[in-house]
Amino acid sequence: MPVTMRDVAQQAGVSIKTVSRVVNDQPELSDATRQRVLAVIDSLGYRPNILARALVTQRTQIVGLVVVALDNPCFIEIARGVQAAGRAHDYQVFLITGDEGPHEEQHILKALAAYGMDGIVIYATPHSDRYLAEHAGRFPPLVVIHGLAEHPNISHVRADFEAGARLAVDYLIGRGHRAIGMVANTEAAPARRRCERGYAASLRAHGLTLRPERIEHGPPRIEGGYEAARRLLTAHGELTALFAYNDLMAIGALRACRELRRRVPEDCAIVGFDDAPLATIVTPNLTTVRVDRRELGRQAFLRLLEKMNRPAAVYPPLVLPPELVVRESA
Amino acid sequence: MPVTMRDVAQQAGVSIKTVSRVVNDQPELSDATRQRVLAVIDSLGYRPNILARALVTQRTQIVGLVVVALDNPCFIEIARGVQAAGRAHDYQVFLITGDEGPHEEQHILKALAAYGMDGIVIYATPHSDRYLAEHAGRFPPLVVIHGLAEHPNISHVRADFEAGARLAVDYLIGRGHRAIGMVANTEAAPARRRCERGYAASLRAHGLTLRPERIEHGPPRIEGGYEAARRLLTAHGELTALFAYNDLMAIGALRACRELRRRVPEDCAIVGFDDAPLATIVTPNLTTVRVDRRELGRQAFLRLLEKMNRPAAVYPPLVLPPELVVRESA
DNA sequence: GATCTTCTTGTCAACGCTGTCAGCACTATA
DNA sequence: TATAGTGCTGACAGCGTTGACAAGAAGATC
Repeated sequence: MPVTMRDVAQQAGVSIKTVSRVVNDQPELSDATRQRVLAVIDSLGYRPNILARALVTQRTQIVGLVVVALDNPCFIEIARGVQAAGRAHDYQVFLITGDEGPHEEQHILKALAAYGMDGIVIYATPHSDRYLAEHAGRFPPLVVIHGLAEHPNISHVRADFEAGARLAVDYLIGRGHRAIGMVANTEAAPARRRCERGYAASLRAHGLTLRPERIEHGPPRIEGGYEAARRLLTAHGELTALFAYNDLMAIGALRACRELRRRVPEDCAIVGFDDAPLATIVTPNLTTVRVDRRELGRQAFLRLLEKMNRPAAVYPPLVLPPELVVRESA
Repeated sequence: MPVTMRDVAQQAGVSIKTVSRVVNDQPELSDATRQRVLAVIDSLGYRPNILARALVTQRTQIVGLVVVALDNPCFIEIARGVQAAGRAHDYQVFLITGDEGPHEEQHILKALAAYGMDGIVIYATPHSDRYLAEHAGRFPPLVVIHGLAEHPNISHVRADFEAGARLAVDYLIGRGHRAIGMVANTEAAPARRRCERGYAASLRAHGLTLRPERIEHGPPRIEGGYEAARRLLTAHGELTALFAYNDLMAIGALRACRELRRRVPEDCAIVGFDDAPLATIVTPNLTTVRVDRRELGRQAFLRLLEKMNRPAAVYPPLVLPPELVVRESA
């Protein structure tokens, strides 16, 4: 039994439509009635039923933000960025998580469509990429972060992983390192290729030859980084620096160095990627590549906003430049 | 121009109501028409408009989960628990974050009410506690996690901080420690009091006297823990163990010990609280108190579900027991 | 054959809100 | 005085769905 417009109208002695006008700040209204209605709204504690409004206007002013694997702390800043930008434009942003296997994304997306979301921002996974490439047409406008799927209904926003990797390796080379290994990611991820390309490009640009055996793969977590770094350092004693796919792997590499009694950064410099919160907690603090994640989220929302206003338009991917954060590990 | 029931009805040559019956799995229907309608639904890709349904049934099957400070990694498991339980009961759980000052919660809650959420789970903050104690009546059923606000419309779910603190200190005493300091939280938080009470209770239970000067406060983050531990250890050389308000503060204490050349756990044992993901990343690994956060989330949802079904009922707070996780730091 | 059941389907009015359009009371213009 | 504007307000339909109820067909019972 929440208060409805009818209640307000009755109490104020006006028609429902007049209350609607007051609520929506429409101009064609005398100041007297406006004040009267506002007073009643206030005293009754009326709040418009957004669902009912959405039913007639066909817009919910809600966008969904889908992040299946919320445990990556990097997502949180992105989510913040999206939420803040959304709120600034009178949209409510609802975050949806999941964790139940490969079809999770499909269910979530379908549910969001059924709830009438005006748009969706989704952090890409291999599954979502595959699914959306085919079915994006069934959904409201989409912005995919760090994704690949091509579809006219999808706009892309991503960090420039390739440039970031180049930045990191350029820096190491600039510090005099010549034998630089890479702690790479085994798992299918859009960033994976780009990151390795950047590593290779930097070496090439400085006249160094790419030795494939200096790239070791592992799952993109601490353990994976540890194993890969251990393999690299024991097999290739000449390496004086490591570039890691992400900060977690870099932390694993840090651990491997400690275990092999290689001082960081003296014997082996390490550069990570992401500037995860952890980067400043471990010792030595991690030198890493940062992307402004909040900005990434903000841009994702803005892109979505454009797309929602002009669904037919197709926008080129938005690529955010990364930046090197020099700390102690290199 | 999404597909509506009307489209399906037309295509299948039945009335809208019949389609509705099919969609809602109502029994009074011949198998023949059911199959026919289902086929059309499938071929047209029809999905029911949940907003329209909500408008007439007065239930959205959505619950909101409000976590203003999402950066605490502990929340993520809680969120997972809520989402999973929600989905298992045909509810959609939307997560809402914020970060813009003290009135944020009010706005979020009001917005959720306007969107017609059937219920709300909120992770308490001092602001939300103060606000809800007065205005909970204006909202759909609420479950507050780790909160205090008393109101018939609120159910409480929380971890037993007092028991957890006692567990930690009991353990230290059991290991022979007699001079145990506490790295406590300055900030107003419901857990704060309870945690300190547990610390005191354990000492008392073992015949040790509580020395207030052995409790140092700081903000509940790494820096705060570092500062507080540093003060404690320099002023009270006799301390052989520290109990910290949470894992972040414990990590700060770890750092203080390293700086003061106190070996952990030999010279100074440390116990944290939360079993944050970080606890196994730092060295030495943190001995800490764990609460099953996923279960906490699950219970929060279940409580909400009961409350949504019987809004008049009042339930006692649900208190989850903690458990000690012994690792390296104590 | 008339009546009652049972099964299946449809009609109609809502839910709370907004858009369209009409209507009223004025004032300004010719 | 007639005409056209202008400013404000309300009637009404409809958004996509469900619930209450009615109605038609088919079979069962007397």
